[in-house]
Amino acid sequence: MIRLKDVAASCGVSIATVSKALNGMPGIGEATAKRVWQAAQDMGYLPDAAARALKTGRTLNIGVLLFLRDISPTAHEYISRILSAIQEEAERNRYDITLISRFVIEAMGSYLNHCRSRNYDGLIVMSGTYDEPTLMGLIESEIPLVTIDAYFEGRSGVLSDNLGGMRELVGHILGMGHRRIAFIHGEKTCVTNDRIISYLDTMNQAGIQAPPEYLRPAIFHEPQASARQTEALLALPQPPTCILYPDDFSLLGGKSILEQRGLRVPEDISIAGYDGILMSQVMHPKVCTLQQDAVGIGRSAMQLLHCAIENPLGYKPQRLVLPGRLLPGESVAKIT
Amino acid sequence: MIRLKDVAASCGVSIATVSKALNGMPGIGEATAKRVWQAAQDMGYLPDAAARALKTGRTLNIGVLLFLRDISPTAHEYISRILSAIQEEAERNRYDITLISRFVIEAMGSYLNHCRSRNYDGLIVMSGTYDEPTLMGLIESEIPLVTIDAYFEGRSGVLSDNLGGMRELVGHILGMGHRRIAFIHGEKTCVTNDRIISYLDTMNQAGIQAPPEYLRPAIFHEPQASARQTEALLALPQPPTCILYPDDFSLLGGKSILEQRGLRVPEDISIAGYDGILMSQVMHPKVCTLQQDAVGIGRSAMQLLHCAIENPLGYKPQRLVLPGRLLPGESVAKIT
DNA sequence: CCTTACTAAGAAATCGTTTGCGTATGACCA
DNA sequence: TGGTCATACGCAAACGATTTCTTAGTAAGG
Repeated sequence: MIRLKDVAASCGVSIATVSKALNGMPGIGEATAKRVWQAAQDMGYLPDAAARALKTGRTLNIGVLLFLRDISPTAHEYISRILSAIQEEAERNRYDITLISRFVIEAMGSYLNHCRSRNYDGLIVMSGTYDEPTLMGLIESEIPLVTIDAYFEGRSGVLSDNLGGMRELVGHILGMGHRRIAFIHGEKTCVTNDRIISYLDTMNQAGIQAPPEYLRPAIFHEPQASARQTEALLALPQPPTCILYPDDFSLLGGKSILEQRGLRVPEDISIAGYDGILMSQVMHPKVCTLQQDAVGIGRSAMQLLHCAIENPLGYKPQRLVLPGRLLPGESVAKIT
Repeated sequence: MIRLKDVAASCGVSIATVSKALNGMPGIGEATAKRVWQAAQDMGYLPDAAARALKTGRTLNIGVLLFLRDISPTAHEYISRILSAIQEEAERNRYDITLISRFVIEAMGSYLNHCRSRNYDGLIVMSGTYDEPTLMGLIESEIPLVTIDAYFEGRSGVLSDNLGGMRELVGHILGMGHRRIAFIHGEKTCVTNDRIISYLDTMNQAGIQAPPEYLRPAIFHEPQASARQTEALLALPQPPTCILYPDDFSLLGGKSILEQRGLRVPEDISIAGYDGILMSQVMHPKVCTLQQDAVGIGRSAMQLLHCAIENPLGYKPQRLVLPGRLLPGESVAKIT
């Protein structure tokens, strides 16, 4: 491995000079700088990240903590897209991304310890639940940090606009003439809370009091739960004409039940999802859904984090709420 | 931040002693060791990863290179599951995982440079294509490395058994009485090659010469391409009774076409996918597919890599081929 | 009582960079 | 020609850990 000293020797200058030249610091003659650059290039010099991190205190590494109920958080397309966006934006600023998972708890005792030990320049946290004490330790730490789909006082957060999204989605369905709209929702997280509030609110605004049995708990990304609730809804004396699901994937569970019952979508019953994952627009009929701006969310999170790192003083935590986009699809019928 | 010297001062011993005690090296009295441990615990000492890496030459960090045509490789459930398995297994051995993406090319000139600079202890590489010269640079480097779904002489590789999987899948469909089985396949990669060979071979073994127009090129994870080929197949004078797709997701594109034509699956036409992603078993009808052992693949890859790292000498590259599992589903009808 | 052997602990070198500070070189002006 | 001042570069001290070598202290053995 070629080191600074090798380049220095080859150029007949000191290590310090090489370092300064390569880093574009002032006080190095133009001719020397050029010579050093050339030599470094020719010899294939690459700075040692560890040594640099040790000296400068910056690792150019940011930790991404995905904490979900599942084994595999990135199996959720929404999350996976956010992750990709984070990564792309990170690399634009020469950061690397290290995935942190729940398992580090055992090894290091806590995320915080792990992060401190690894000395990440910053952290992006996305979790379904925030009741883990070890997670809150992170949030309250001094490490630059941005949360996704969650907001904590004094920390930056990037959120999908669930209030607005749900309003748009329900509004569209109301506009199609539906009155009996049921909502099968996910676990009680802040995301779900917003959606429920917005669902009830939008219904109310249209002069409709949604009956309590139309609001049913299920689980994100778990089609079985949605399937069961779909059955329950169908068994009601007054079944809904349209069912909202926690997400596009869960919708599949419900749709499967409907098809088994011989109900056609959307002729006999309408359905709508949430997320706008690829699949939803490939299926037949195309799913009516609200596409979340995963790329925007990931990118913004990384940008905020970058600012926080670059400019530790004078950085003001922000709360960013990104709107989604309605994909009307074909799964909601017009009722006359 | 608490450093070794702080712990040392607090215990009234030297830095060296603390280091040895915490690392469990011989030559430290039991009483001293216990005292040091306690102090380190109390003070919240955490070793500095950079300093340790600099000194020991090991980073406890492994790079995972996902190189796909898409923007977001982890949007593929298969890949995302492999990634999770890698991560889990990595953390079991106290490794961290850094995602490397295509963008580092621009920044560092090549993966290899980036990896050398970051000093990863090892690398796991998964790519659709291996014709990138910069990728081959990695493969031919001296860094411990395991490839997934690809094999290179002298390097360890973990592969899904596409030959066996396709044989099982086609065999099952033949067993259901089908004779006219078409195969829409993905881009020409080694994966696709194996599947085509196995498809033709299994058909031949059953005494069937698949007509060339039954073998049609499409693209992995791109439903549109499969949709177009499905239309082409339906337009044939002798359309197939069963269509195989490159993967479960692409199958959606084909299925959508069939449904638009009013063809029922499996009553009017049978279809089968590949991968065995969650969705395939939630849909109605459940997709007949071959589930790849993503978890096994990821885990094995990491285990092999761990061996290669721990034991640089005396390590013999291996080629591991993991079988999948047939999920019969309901999308292939019995023909009598 | 002296030698030998062994254990526990410390001193110091080292990993590869960055960076503040000191110094030599030459230019420039009087 | 001597003095002043930029300018360009080198010296050496960090950063925080690991590890080899050395030394002090103690116990055993003759």
